[in-house]
Amino acid sequence: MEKEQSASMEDYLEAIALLSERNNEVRVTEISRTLGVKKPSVTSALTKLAQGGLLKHERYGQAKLTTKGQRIAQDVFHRHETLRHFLTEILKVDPKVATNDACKMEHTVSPATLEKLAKFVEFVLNRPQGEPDWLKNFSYYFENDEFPSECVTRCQRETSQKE
Amino acid sequence: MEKEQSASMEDYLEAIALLSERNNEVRVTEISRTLGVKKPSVTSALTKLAQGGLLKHERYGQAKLTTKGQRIAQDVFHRHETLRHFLTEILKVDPKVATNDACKMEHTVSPATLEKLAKFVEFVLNRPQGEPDWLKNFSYYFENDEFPSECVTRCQRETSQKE
DNA sequence: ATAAGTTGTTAGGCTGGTCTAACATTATAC
DNA sequence: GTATAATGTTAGACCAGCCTAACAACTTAT
Repeated sequence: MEKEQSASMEDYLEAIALLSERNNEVRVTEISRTLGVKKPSVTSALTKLAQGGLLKHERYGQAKLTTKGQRIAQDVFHRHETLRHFLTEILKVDPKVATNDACKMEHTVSPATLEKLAKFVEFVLNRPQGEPDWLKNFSYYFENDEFPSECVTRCQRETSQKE
Repeated sequence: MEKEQSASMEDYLEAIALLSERNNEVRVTEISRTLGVKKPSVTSALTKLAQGGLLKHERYGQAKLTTKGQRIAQDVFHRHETLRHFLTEILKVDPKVATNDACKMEHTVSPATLEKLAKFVEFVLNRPQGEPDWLKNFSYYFENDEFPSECVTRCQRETSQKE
């Protein structure tokens, strides 16, 4: 029974949640700056979200998420963070790029995939032995396009096909 | 100097490339079926893509990608496959879900992330020792929310915090 | 070779999300 | 307390991408 939100509306909700967390004052201008859209766009988005029961917005006044709105914003943010975390911690993608990508992918990733992703990060980083060696080897592999030497010498037969 | 394509246009290009590969005949009706849009939408998309120099399309006739169009379609498909591959082979996401997610994420993933992703799959699956054990452990972890017993017994101290 | 069916196009409408220009309201400064 | 600046809203345009309804062109069967 959950009204699906568009990518754009999800962005507004997320931004509002973020701003209200650290400013406690959510102003049109700030949302506008945050999302890189003009103020009239914000006003119309707020109106729409208010109609959907996701926030309260009094003319010339503040915007405040309802419980429902907050829940959705949380959810979006959770997707964002899961993706970002995976990208930075596992793939070692540049933080800025990762944040950027997360911002876009957060709107399209399915719940099933997201869950797997979250568990995967958890699995890799929180296991009893700590961050596994192979993850460090990945960075080497990425740079040099071959497995690090300890790894190669152990299984020379299979890898030495380039000589 | 590369004209950025919208997600929608990328989908058209990808579908056309796919169809022309196995049918050698690309008809409006088929594109329509493939993408789940009505025929007039296809016609207008074709017109637009033709104007952009990405395909040739004669009235009531065939659509054929230009070299440029083919290159873009290839690129989209490559993104799609990289994502799908990662989702199915590493995360063990259900194939249908994976394909679906890939279809949407392919339009938003950055080149940097995509490269990392591709290399990661390659790194994990093509290493000299073959598919690593930890990947099997991940499935177990996902199902049971704890590390498999061989793993736990080795480092009991850290994990037994739930008793 | 013409009628029937299939395929493709045109015309025009709708929606979501953006923008600019102009106006309204609130806040600040003096 | 009024002028000025900052902030927010309204009105209206635009664009992409989809749709339906109606029409046009091709294909096929007889």
